Amino acid sequence: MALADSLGMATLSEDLIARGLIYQSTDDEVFSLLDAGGLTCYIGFDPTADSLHVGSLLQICMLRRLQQAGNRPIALAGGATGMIGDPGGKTAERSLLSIEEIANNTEAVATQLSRFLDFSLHAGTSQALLVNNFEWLGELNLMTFLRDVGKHFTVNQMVAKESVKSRLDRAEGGISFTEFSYMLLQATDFAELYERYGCTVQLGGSDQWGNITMGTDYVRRRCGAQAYGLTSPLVTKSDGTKFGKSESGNERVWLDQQRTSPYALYQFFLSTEDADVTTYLRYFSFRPLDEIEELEARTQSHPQERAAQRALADEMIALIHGDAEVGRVQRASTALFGGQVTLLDRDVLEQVLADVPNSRMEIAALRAEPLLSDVLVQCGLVKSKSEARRAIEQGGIFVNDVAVNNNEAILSGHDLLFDSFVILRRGKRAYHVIRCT
RNA sequence: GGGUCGGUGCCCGAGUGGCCAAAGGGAUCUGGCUGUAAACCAGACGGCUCAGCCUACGGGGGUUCAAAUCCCUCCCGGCCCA
Repeated sequence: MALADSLGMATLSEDLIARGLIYQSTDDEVFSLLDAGGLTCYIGFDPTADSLHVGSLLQICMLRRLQQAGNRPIALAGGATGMIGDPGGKTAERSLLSIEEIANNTEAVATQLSRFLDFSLHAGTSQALLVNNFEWLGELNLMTFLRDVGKHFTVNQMVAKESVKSRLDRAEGGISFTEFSYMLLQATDFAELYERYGCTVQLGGSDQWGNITMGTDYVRRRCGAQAYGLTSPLVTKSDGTKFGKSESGNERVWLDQQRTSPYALYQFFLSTEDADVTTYLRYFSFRPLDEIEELEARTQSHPQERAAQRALADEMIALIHGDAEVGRVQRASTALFGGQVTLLDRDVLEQVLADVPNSRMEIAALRAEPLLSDVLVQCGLVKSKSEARRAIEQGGIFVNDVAVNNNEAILSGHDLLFDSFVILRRGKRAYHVIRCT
């Protein structure tokens, strides 16, 4: 932006590049256009679930950054493409979701996106838009599609795309015609968005490169306009495992607090490895780069403080769940990891309870002295009694911070803290609080 | 449609009548060391009323004292031919 220039600040593109957010672009002139502001850019999100997960966070942040620099972001909900399934990045054909599920998911995802972008009139020309491609793809007639869209593409170029080639080369699985068609639908989206909103830039993860270039080509052919594609790197972890899975349970980490509690999300970011944390700060944080560099230096000199991890976790909770949640999850985390849980006062425990997995139990049930192993299964800390037995034998189960080493151990009124709580823990950080009433 | 190869625990993958809850690897879990890190070391890793029993090697049926292993049939996938 010209204003930024005159103030000696980094331009949008300089910032994006310095953060490592740019993987490739169809034409570098897009950078100066973005810096000047006023471009309309889009990213598509397929509603495969009723919530986005941290895997989409980078793209969401991209739109936010573009908007902050004076461009207009369009979040495209793939109400139609989600019905087909993107073949990219997958090894096997995916099962189709029902129409109702898609509609449901699309709505949920749309609501979620609205928290990250400014959809209000105050945003002026950069007011964010949310559109659903079902609007134009849903009713698209097959003959029209084959004549008007299909004619612009050769199967030769489609087959050459990495997303398709990898599936063709596989010994098993193959690719259905349905998924094969996906890229044409995505290209259609781009052209539609150009015609409707003058959208000239599509962004996405680097796995979207093939789809995006199909789109820019198609916009040129169908609309005679110059369109650009820009990809960001895929978020990876230094140990080679997939970003976005919780440590325990190997479950996805969601942005919806019903699916992943703010506490769990906070723990997810807080436990980022040193080797990854500075990369993530650059990717996800909206702090200025010099602050991030300070945190990097801090990680180098005093890694045990985990200043970078804390900053990252705080900011992400504020961004995703709001400022009010930050204090809560911080308190819960310090309480549980800060030392002896049994020394906490009652108020703190009450607060912790709200943010940590918990369940209720009749006080009478506790007085009946249930087997600890049964309670562990009930509250989901272990999957089966065998697992409970094993965990106990291995010294991995703690009641109010004290390791239990007897399979036959029972819970009783003596285990209550403040006459109301029993704190169960598996391993180092899987907590479950039982509240007795 | 024909031929052929294959379908084993969360994944990959050995096993080809008993010694098989099934080698090995990965993932995961727990303990240790640490910084709620990584790496590393150790153990665990189908279920249960746990020195035993039950359920499992694509589904169903059969042969046998005994089947993941042999036979029949069905389903699914790869490859080749049409």
